[in-house]
Amino acid sequence: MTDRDTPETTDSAAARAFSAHDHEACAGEVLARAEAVSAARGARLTPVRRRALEILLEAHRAMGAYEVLDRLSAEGFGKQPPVAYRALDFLVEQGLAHRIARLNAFTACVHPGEAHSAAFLICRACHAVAEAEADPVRVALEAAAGAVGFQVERATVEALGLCPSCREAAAA
Amino acid sequence: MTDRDTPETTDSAAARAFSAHDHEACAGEVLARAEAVSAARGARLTPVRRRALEILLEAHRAMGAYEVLDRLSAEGFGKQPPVAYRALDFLVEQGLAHRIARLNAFTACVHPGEAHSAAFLICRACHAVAEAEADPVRVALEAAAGAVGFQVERATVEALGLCPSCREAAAA
DNA sequence: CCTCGCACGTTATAGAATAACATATCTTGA
DNA sequence: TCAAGATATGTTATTCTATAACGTGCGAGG
Ligand SMILES: [Zn+2]
Ligand SMILES: [Zn+2]
Ligand SMILES: [Zn+2]
Ligand SMILES: [Zn+2]
Repeated sequence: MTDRDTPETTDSAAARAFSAHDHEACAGEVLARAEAVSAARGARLTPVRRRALEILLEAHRAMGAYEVLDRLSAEGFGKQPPVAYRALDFLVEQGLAHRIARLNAFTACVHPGEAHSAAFLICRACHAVAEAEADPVRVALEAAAGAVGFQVERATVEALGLCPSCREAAAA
Repeated sequence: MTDRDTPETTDSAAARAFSAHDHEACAGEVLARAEAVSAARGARLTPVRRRALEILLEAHRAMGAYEVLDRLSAEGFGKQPPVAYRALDFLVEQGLAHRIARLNAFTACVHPGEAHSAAFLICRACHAVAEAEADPVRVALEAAAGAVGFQVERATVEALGLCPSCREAAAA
């Protein structure tokens, strides 16, 4: 698998979170990418960190730090909060995971290594979290900010609502 | 003072947070509007709630619930967290204040009563918080969401960066 | 081999938010 | 006017989230 191909992967990433798909393969690909990115960068994806990422990758949703901690400690890693927070902070710094401010929780990045400003779509019914393409959103935000002389460095864009399946279910 | 005039107030609201202005008058106007909106709606802006709003209106920044609580309790109101959280929750429900997810904090709405989707511009240096016009941002976000069948109900849009003054100071 | 840097683990504490219950006040209709 | 219900305020206790501070082990470079 080469490095900078299959842009199709990126384009469909958001949609996949809301539809049935071979998630085992999905998670496997992301993990492989994350490893490649880490290696290329000299960042050490140690056992706890890697396991934390795998846990986040189990589903397209966000997990609280303590939820991750419970999983890690059940597998022989440390039992105290800093264990989880350090692993998660590493993943966020490396762009392998994102923090969802609204939820005080974390979710695996679905296309690590690619520069992207993300917007998160959070289903209030099934709690699925999708990472949508946010470049146009970012542009609009920077325009609004620029109009008052504000320089945007980091943006938090999170939408709460209904995913396609839950929307359909609600309509029924 | 009539109700639906001076659209100029709205337009300059975001900019004001980042520039010198007669803030006493600024806060007074917002408070008056908040009272009018509450009255029109039959919502009870009781003493604690009103005082909480006044405290938030003291500056264009966000305050944590416990910071508000300290101020309230020093003035004879209750000393326990629910006192602050309940007042703040009321203000948020009524659209008189907003919660800033990134900061776990609250800020007064600068144009209560007017329907608006807000984006917040948070200066990482002086901690000023401005409420910018976010309709174009909202449109872009809904487009991105719609592309994958997601229906946006509420959006959190927060930018971290430098306000004009701090940007200038940093460049020096 | 030494040691410096980094990761990992711990204990302890800080910070943010809510559950559950008691009391008071306001509203409303008999 | 007064009883009943709804709303608001206050309390105690607990839960959830996050970080500070410190000690230990290990691997790379001298
Ligand atoms: Zn998947
Ligand atoms: Zn859903
Ligand atoms: Zn002002
Ligand atoms: Zn500033």
